[in-house]
Formats: sequence, structure tokens, C-alpha cells
Amino acid sequence: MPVTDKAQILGKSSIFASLDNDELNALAALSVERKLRTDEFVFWEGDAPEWFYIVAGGRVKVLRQTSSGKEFIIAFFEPGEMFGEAAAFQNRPYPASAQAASASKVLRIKKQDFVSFLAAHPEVALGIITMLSGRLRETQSRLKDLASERVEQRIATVLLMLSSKLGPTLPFTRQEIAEMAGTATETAIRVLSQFKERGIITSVRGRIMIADQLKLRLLSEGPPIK
Amino acid sequence: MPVTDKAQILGKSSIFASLDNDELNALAALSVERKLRTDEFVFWEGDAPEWFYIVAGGRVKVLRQTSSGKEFIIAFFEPGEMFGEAAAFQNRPYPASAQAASASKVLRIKKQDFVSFLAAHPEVALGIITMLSGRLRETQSRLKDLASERVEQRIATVLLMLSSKLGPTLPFTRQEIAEMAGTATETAIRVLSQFKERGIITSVRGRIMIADQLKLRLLSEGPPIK
DNA sequence: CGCCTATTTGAAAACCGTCAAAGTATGTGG
DNA sequence: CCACATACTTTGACGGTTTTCAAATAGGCG
Repeated sequence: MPVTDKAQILGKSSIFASLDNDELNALAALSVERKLRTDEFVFWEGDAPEWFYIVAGGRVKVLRQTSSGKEFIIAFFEPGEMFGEAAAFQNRPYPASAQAASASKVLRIKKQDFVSFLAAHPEVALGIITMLSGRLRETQSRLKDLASERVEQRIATVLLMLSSKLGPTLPFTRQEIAEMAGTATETAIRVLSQFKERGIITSVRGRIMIADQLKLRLLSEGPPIK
Repeated sequence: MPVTDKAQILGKSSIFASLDNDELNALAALSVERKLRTDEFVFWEGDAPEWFYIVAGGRVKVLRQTSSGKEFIIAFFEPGEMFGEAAAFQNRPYPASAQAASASKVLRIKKQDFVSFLAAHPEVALGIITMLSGRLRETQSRLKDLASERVEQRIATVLLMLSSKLGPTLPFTRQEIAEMAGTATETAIRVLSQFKERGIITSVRGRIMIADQLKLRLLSEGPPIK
């Protein structure tokens, strides 16, 4: 991939909004491309973090094993998004694995190169702080959901979160929805079947289309206070 | 409180490890002290963030209301720790409330003052990035726990997390443990009673002492894979 | 067409939340 | 110093939600 193409990917990220084309090209020149087949792993839980990763194409999921052997999906990342950075900044082993959810490309930049670049471009640090703040907010919000809401509500919230990022068509299986909502696949199926009957979604194999965002939002906010 | 005392509090935080005494004093001079009675609120969910907060004494908890009217405790903060910063950096309303868990003091610095200080001290930005990365890691770890582990395991994990920060004596009621583990108070009581019978903890009203960290750790990691 | 994965459905059981009632420390005012 | 109010803790029973296990159906791709 030519440097200018890489620079264009990097430019998608709000982290680098403050950089001009020359600076983006300089950063792009530090990056290395890697292609991934569907289900191939980018890194594994427990690996030492050597790189900063940015999705260049396809979709990458970050997941953890539960003690009963299932998987829990922490997040999906789309082109332009950075992932695995928390471990890299802390210089501690990845607490989760990253896996290509479809045929994908990632750019990676050596940890030390990126930190040096940061030092030379302090505006970028603020972009990173803002990004991390956003992820922390979102993660804490999910925390409350997982801790205290019923399955139907959790699934509604997951669908809304995904669609705020991806639009009304969500390319996920029921198993993936279940692994994000922290429930069993069968339960996700039952809830989504209900949503379908109530006209809230439609779906085909591996794809869910949101038909009635308003109803979803009501569900996500929970029953009127009793 | 004299500036030098404030500077000493700020110096406790690893965020400011790179600052010398003069710089700490300069930052301290920007800060305002506020005293809080037990249960008094620092800010409320939905408020616009105007300040960065640092705990100067006592203990502050950050919590969210669940849709059924209970509370979920997102985190406790001890002297030297910053809180509410994610909302301030993003310039969006607080997604959670902050409440004094005991008679407390906080320092606060006007949002704009702190951001200006950051711009003048780029090394501090890296400290913030590292802190946010750590919180993100921990929050994601709890996410997996809440999504997929049983109550007994979740409570064991909460106790371990707390004791890694506070040592073996944990000044929390069973209700607070429940609100961190995402369970009912009665359930937390039953689980902790069991722990007591098994010699894993001892406790007095409002205080839990960890007696057998090893057993707790085994519980927290879940049953041997079956 | 045949295989593999995704989806569906049913039934039983486990886990946990809720409700109710009571016991026990702590502190306060008289 | 006692009596009482308050908050924390405990226990039991019941029921609802969700998981688990099993088996069957259906869509897509080679």
C-alpha cells in the first residue's frame, strides 16, 4: 500500500485531525501493513504489546475468554480506529485478544516510534486523551447496563450503540450480539425474534436491520419508573 | 489550605510525577478547595463539566442510577486521584454522579486552566494518557466479569480489586459491595456469609477484612475449566 | 446436492432477585 | 446511663428470568 493511501486511512481518525498532509505522510511512513483472513488473530490475550494498531479495512473485534470458555466481545473497530493502545501505553500485556471479523487490513506502528511521534506532536496527545475519554465513558455506561439491566434491555442498548456507529444495518450474527450483551446465544435469539414480531427489527442470516429506532430507544431506557 | 499542602496532594498522583515542586505549586495555585460532608454530592449526572476534580481527603464514589432506581457504583477514588476528567476532556455532561463516601475534601481546577496547563506541560499529557489507559483496562475487565461470571466470582473479584488498592481492610458495607458487583444486597450478604464461614474473610459492621487472599483469587478466576 | 453454520424451539433446572420479618450494632437525646 | 431511632446485617421462602441441554429447521456455498 502506498504511503499516501496509508496517510488517508490515518486521516480518517479524529485523533490525527490536527495533522497536515506532510505530518500524516510522516506518520504513515512509520506504519507497516498487515493483511488478515477472517478469524485470524492480530494479537492474543497475554502478548506483550509491541505495536499500535489501526484498522485499515474490514472489521476487527476485541474479545476476552470467560471462565466458562465462552467469549465476550469488548468492542468492534472499523477503518480509521485505533485499538490495543491502552496496553501499549501502559506497557503491560494485552488483557484481551484481537481477531479479524472479516477479511481485514491493519496498519501498525512500533510502540517506540509512535511515542516519539507523540512527543514531537503534542496536539495529537490531546486527541488521544479525548478518544480514551470517550471509550472510558462508553465502557462505564455498558458497565452499568451489564450490572443492572435485563437481557431485553441490554440487547436493545447494544443494537442502538452499534447503529449509532454503523447505521441501521448491522452485520452481526445472533451469537455476536449475545457475546456483546453478555447473554446466551439462545436468549439473544428469543429476544430478537420478539423484536422481529413487534416490528422493531428485520433480519436475514448474519444481518440485522433496525426498523423502529424509537421503540428500541424506549426499550433501552427501561420500563417507566415504578 | 495553603498552596504547598495542595501541591503535596497533587504530587501524590502519578499523573504529575514529571513535575518539579515549582510546577506543582503553580498547578496548586490554580486549584480551589471544597469540603464535603458524608453523602454530599460533588456533581450530578447530567451536569455540565466545568472542573477537573482531585480527591484531597476522604473518599469519593462515582455512581449511576439504574432503570429500576437502584445505584451502581462505578468507582471509588482515594486522595490524590483525579475523577470526572473523562467528561471534562470530552466537554459533555457527566454520565454519572459523584458523592462523598465520608467527610471529604476535593481540589478542583477550572477546565480551561487545566487544559492550558497541559498545553504548557506536554509530559503531563502522557501521564494522563497512561492513567486513562489504566482505567480503561480495568473497566473492560469488569465488563467481562459482569457480563459472564456468577455472583460469587464477581464479588470475589470486587474484593480483590479493592484490596489491591486499599490493602486487606476494606471499609465498605455489604450494600456497597453489592452495588459494585451488580447484585442485590441480600445476595451479597449471603455470599459474604459463606466467605466468612470458609475463613476467606472476617468482618465487622461496615468493614471487611481479607483473611485468605489465595482462596479469593481462586474463586475470582472461576472454577477449573470443565 | 451436501455440508457447515446460523437460527429456532421446547423443557427442565439453576441462579438470583424480591419481599417480609427480625436481629444487632452505633449513636443520640433525655 | 438508658431508651430509642437508625442503619447494617441476617435468614427464609417464593417466583421470575435466564441458562443449559437437546433436537430440529433453514440458508448459503462449493
